[in-house]
This record gives sequence, structure tokens and C-alpha cells, in this order.
Amino acid sequence: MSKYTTGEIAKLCGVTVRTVQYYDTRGILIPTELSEGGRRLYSENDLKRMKIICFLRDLGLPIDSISKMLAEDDPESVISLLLEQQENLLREEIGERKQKLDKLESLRRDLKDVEKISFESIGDIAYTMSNRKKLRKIHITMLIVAIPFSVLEWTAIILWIMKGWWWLFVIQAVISLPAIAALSKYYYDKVAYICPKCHTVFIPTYREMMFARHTPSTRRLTCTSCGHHGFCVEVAKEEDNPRSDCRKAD
Amino acid sequence: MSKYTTGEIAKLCGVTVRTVQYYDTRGILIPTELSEGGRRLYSENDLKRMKIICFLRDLGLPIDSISKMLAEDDPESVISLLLEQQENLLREEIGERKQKLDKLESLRRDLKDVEKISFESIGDIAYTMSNRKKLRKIHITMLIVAIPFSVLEWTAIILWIMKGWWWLFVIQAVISLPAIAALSKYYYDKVAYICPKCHTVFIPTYREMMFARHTPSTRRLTCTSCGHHGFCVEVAKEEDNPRSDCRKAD
DNA sequence: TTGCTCCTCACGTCACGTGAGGTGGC
DNA sequence: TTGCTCCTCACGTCACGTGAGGTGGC
Repeated sequence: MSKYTTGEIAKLCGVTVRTVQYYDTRGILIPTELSEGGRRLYSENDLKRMKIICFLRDLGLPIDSISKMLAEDDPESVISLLLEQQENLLREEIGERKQKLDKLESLRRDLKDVEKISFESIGDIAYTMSNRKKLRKIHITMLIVAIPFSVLEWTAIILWIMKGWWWLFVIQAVISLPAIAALSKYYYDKVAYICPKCHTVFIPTYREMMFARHTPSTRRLTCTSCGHHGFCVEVAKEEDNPRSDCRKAD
Repeated sequence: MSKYTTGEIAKLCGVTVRTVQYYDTRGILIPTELSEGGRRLYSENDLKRMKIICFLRDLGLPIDSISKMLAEDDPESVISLLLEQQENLLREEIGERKQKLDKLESLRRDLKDVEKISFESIGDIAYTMSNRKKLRKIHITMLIVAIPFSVLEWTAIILWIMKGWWWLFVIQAVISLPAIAALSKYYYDKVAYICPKCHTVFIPTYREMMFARHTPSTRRLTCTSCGHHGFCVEVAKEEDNPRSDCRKAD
């Protein structure tokens, strides 16, 4: 029966000598023999065992699980169980990492639109990301309410042009204008903006907000906290903001 | 300016007190103030900073990377670089885990067909898994060579029945039989079997192999090493087997 | 004798968790 | 005074990697 040294086992299994020694101290691969000089000598069976250990290790199984598989007299159920657990763990880890990747990609996309990237601007984006669903809900509500009025308006305009019914346009305007005013008030009450300079969430004046230049997600405003004027990212207002910090009032 | 204690910061950020203390010792969130009693007191800004740290931590960034982002005066490029690295790392980790998952699923599937699961049977499966490509190549070669002879045979049979050309069948048989013999010899030379009892790779006699009952991946044979008789898994023979152990000959 | 390999401590990694034993603040 | 919270050591986690200083075997 041929004997292998630590280094030979290591080379044949593609690991370091330290790993082979470590598996000895952990008790999962104890050499069948020791030389007089105290050197580890492994048998053909030890080599086979080591190869299986490495195979399982490469599947991500912790040493303790491998150890348990080796310890059992009747390993049937233990092996199945531990392999199943490992499968579940891998699925979980893949899921977690995919979520993180999604968030990270979203962060990087949003950072591209920031003029001056700083540590704090990551906070702004983190805030808008956690806030996005709420904001979308507000936008959708706006759309749903606005669409019928828009349809009414365009119908009135078309009928005015085609049939000369100018009075229909006047009636529609009388109905729509207060509705639009109410809608814009609703919008004003629901949103806030983040200053790109001092990173504060602020609420502009109604007047400034209504007439400000804007893109789908930003608006050009003056920060009420630091006075900076520029495009600010829109977020949904936290209704429970004043109560959100759980500290007792002094 | 309101002050937060360690516990408050921890609760507001969803971490433990120990984590907040740890970030102090690591220097990424040093409290702006200490009470006379030596207690940490955090400002509103500290809270914001902690929230960003936690956001980045939840993306999987190591403390050292977060630390680097905070240390730079002009963090623009550092932030982009570290986030990109993290994205790559996550992709890699997902890839790795998917590979492991594939292997693990394959192992579990194969283990279902093993009567008596033991630690060594994992080794057998690991061996067949690494050997599978080679074996498939042999099977495909067999098929490609066998198909024309099969077509020839059936054509001969059909023509014998329909036209009574019995001599065509005889000619075909004279041609095919040596070819089939050669093919089965080729097959015999290329494959080996794993004993499910002693887990040795062995080569049966030509005669036993040819007449043994078999399934697509196993054959009922007698192990030349331990004498066990039963279904053995087929593997491709390692041509370089005698040379594969890199130890010097004694 | 000279390389090469192997041996055993013993510490480092990473981001905290978990006590232990003591103290501040209401 | 009594809880509750906080403080600082100091060790543990996981699977080894990395020296240090010494030795076996050809």
C-alpha cells in the first residue's frame, strides 16, 4: 500500500499543505500513520476520503457538516438532510445577492444624474429609493384623477373647432379649473424635495412650486434651509415624520 | 440640536448597540460629543451618516470601503469605483453559488438512485460527474457509428419481407457483424465501472460485460476487487490513470 | 552539507455577538 | 434604591493564511 505525505495529498487534491494539516486538527482526515519523525503519512483510502471532503467543501458545505456526515454510523438521513440544507442556503444567498445587486444598480443609475457626488448624496438616493413606491402612488392618483378632465377639455376644444360650440368649452373650463386647483393642492400637500447641497428635505412655497421648471423627477427650487437654488429631487412627504423619531421630547 | 444616545441610534437604524460602538472604534462614526460619564452622544448629522453607512453595509460593502469613501476629500471617483467593484463582486458571487447549486442538485439527483447511501457513494458520484463529458463523447461516437449499420440492417429486413431478397440480408449481415464486434471492442476498451460496495473502479471481463443486464448508465457486474455482484455505474476509463499520481515510483 | 519539505505554535482575517463585571442616569 | 442603559475588556466565530523558528529526509 503506497503512502502519501502531506504535500502529496495537498497537490493531488489542489489544496495547500496548511489545509491538510488543518483537517487533521479538525479530526476529519487523520493520517493512518505517523513516521518516527512525526510526519503525517496518508493511505490510498485517506486520499479518497480527502477527495470527497474537497468535493463537498467546493459545494460550500462547512467543515462541521462534513464532520457530521463522517461521524454517523448510518449517514443516510444525515447526508440527505445536510445536502438539502446547503441547497436551501445557496438559494437564499443567491436571492439576497440579487436583491443587493438590484439596489446597487439602481443607486449607480441615480448617481449618474447627480452633478457633485458626495457621501451625503448617497443618503439622498437611499431616501428616494425607499420612498419611491409612495411617490409612484401619488403620481398614479394624480393621473387617474387628471385623465377625465383632460379628455373633457380636448373634447370641448374639438367640438368648438368642428361645430363652433364655444359654450361647451366655457362650461368645461368652469368645471375643470377648481378641480385642477384642488388637484395641485393635493399634490403640493403630498410631496417634498431634497436639497442637493445641504441634503435637507424641505417644502417650497406653493407659488414657487407651481411655476418652477421641472423634469419628471426633479424641480428647480430654492432650499428653505440653505438657500441653494437648483434642481431638487421630488419625494413623498412622510406623514408620520414628526413622530418618526422615537425619542421622548425634552 | 437634539442628541441621541447609542441605544437610540441603534434603534433608529435597526442595528445593535454593539454595532454602533464598533463603528466608533473603527472610526467611521465617532460621536460628536461625550457626556461627563463617558457616554456617547450623537448629533442629527451623525444619525444621517449612520443611515448612509447602514444603507451601504446592506449592499454588502465592507467597512473598509465605506471608510475609504468617508476619508476622501473628493470622493467622486472613489465612490464610483468602489460601487462598481461591489457590483462585480456580487455578480461573481451569484455565479459561483449558481454553479455550486447546479452541482449540488446533480449530486442529490444521483444519490436518489443509490440503494445504500454512504460517504463513499458521494465520491463515486463526484467521480461520475467529473467524468460525464468524456463518457457522453464515447456514447455519441458509438451512436454515430452504429446508426448507418442499423439503417442498413432494417432496409435489408424490409426488402427481404417485401421483395423476398433474402440474399441482401445475408450480405448485410456479413458486412455488419465484424463492424459490430469492432464497435463493442471499442466500447469495452473505453469504459470502466464503479463497484457500489468497495467503490473501486474496475474493468470486467469482455464476456461478462457483453452479456450483462444493463440500464442506460449501469450494468450488472461482479467487482474484480471485492467480488460484489450488482448494478455498477459506468464511467469513462482514464487513459492516463497509471501516470496520474505524480509520486515518484519507489 | 545543502535544499526541500514538514512540524508546531501563535497571530491575523471580518464584522460583529456574547458574556463579565462595573457604572451612569432617571 | 431599583431598573434600565451604557461602558470597556476579552474571547469566540470560520476556514484557513502567514510568518517564526525548528527539524526530518534525501
